[in-house]
Amino acid sequence: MPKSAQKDSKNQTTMTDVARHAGVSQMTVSRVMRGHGYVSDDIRQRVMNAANTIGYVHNRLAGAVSGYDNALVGVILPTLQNRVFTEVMSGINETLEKVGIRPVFGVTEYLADAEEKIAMDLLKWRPSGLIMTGLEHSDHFRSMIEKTGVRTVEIMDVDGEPVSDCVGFSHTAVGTQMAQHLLARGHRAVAYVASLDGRDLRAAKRFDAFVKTLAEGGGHLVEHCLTEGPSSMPAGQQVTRDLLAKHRHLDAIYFSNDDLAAGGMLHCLAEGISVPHDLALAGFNGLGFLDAFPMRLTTTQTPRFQIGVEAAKLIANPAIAHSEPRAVDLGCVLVEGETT
Amino acid sequence: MPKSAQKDSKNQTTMTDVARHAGVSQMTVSRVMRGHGYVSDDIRQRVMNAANTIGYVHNRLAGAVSGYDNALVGVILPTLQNRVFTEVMSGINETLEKVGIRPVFGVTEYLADAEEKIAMDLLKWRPSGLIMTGLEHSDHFRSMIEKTGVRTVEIMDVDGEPVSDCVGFSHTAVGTQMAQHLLARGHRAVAYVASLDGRDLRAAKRFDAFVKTLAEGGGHLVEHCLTEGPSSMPAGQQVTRDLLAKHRHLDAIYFSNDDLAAGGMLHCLAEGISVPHDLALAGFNGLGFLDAFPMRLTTTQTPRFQIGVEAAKLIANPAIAHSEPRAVDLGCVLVEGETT
DNA sequence: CTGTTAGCGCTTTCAG
DNA sequence: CTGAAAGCGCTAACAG
Repeated sequence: MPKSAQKDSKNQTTMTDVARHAGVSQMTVSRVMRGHGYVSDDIRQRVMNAANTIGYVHNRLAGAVSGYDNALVGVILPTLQNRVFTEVMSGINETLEKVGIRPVFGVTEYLADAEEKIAMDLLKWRPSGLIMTGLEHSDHFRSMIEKTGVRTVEIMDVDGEPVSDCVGFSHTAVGTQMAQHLLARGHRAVAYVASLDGRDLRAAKRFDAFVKTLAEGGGHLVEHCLTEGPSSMPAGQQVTRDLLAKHRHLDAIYFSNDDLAAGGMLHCLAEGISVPHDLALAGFNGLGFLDAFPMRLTTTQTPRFQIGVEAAKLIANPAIAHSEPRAVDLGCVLVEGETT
Repeated sequence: MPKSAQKDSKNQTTMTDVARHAGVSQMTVSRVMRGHGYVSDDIRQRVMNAANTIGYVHNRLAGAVSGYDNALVGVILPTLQNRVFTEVMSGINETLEKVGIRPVFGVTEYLADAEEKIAMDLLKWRPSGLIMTGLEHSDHFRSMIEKTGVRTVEIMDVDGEPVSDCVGFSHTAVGTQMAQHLLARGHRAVAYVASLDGRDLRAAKRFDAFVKTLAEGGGHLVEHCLTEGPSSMPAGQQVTRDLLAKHRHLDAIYFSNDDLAAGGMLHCLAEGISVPHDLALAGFNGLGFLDAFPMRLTTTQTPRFQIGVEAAKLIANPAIAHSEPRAVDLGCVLVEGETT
């Protein structure tokens, strides 16, 4: 087989091939491909046709080798099984797409050490930025990040010390606010329910603030329980059943997210438990599916999509990218529903 | 500023820098970095230390330029707002991660022409494979794909002509099966509800087979309606309300997915409509959140995660990758719940 | 507006 | 087991 045969079962057509077909130089093809520099319309058209004819696709790797900006951004999320993060991802993706940047991504499944490994792996593709979740990172990781010099954006939280930029909201404020709300509605004996997200330090921040405020206001935490497996409606339903069986005097349950809370609500509906009279329920996130329920859940509306958008902007916009680090607090709103 | 300063705000440390620090040649560093070829443990350690010290991260772009396999796979999905696809994505991601391949991805939002554009864009990073949704692609697109020679895997469907490999199940079989089931349960007047996924040709295949089988069995389609916006519980609830108001004699509603069906179920629960006596409900996918509902929904269980796993395997495994194209039908199971 | 030259950082091939 | 040379496909810089 001649050595010119395709390597690696891949088409190896290059700009030089296109140039030959179009009767121009390789450099002209390069200019056409990336739409940069002056090329006459006539020649541009000829080059485009030649490329289409032989099936040439611009090779972005080659240019990126030279160290010029690579239109790839690393994105690390804890999971894809939670709408919260897929909405963030949508925000990131839509925003990056507009400027021709692609996300390359990794999922940690809430394992702390996975993040560092994934980040180092992502960096091998020289992304122009790295979007990761949360502000808590080991010193070693931080120093690696700084050595490589990638621009980073940490999302979902603003309570802490970001490596450089961060976009999110204060979980401490969320926990405080919800405790105040429950107290105002007269609820005192409250259980807190989290799931695997309990590994999530942001949920812990909400919890700490919540318990503190609750205690200060004369309430108390009846139980802090973690469900098996990831957050889900079935898990919320089960835990609600268990809590009610166990505690005679329970005023309210604060769930670490809406899926769990919705499961709790379904349990109450099915069992004829009067909400909020017999039991109050509160969630977190303000997910859209709640609108289908017969009762509006009290929850905290989080700006998920917007977090993705802002994070992507921070990385996509060179003007911002070379300025001082910034922390963007998008805030949250407590939505008073009918369940508290 | 000296010209050696970092270009583009990026660290420009190279293998040569590591080599100097470790007192070896650049080639040796290369061997250590990709764990290929013989290097003594002593030297390997020295190189690793040097790399860590100066913060060097292996640059995979550079090697990939030469046309050798690039550990990137393009993934194109219709949306991230549907659990079905995030579960597929999880399967893809987990499988690829094991062999050190990263997904680079794009979302079409169900726009047909977006797919081709995104695919061409993804190809610019010379992925070793392309995973896309559905079997319907324009001839132009097919020929471009063939010219570039990327290995493709089309997922979610097997009813049609794949470009090369495909992994999924038969939507025609699903529609037929559900019609048979409803007929067997005595339901005749059936409404069909789809959402934006109506743009999705797979839903259309289910619908066609469903209607055909229904008619053959003496049933009939009362109405075929499309909800506004993407599938969701609220949309399903609303459409159920509307359908019931409009049609006096409606035996059952077949929803194009579980979210819509769950919304319908919630409506019936809230309004005291007896299911399946007054109205039967059926969904599609068998999503986990259904377990939280007081009534088990009749639906078709689809192998979403597994589709992702198999698709990724087809691309990750070179042995498979260089063999003949294959169509993998993972099948589906109709789950008889309490709603029909 | 178009072409020429000189690398980018790495991997392959071929020597030792 | 380690090293030197050649070149991957492309782009910045500079000519014309």
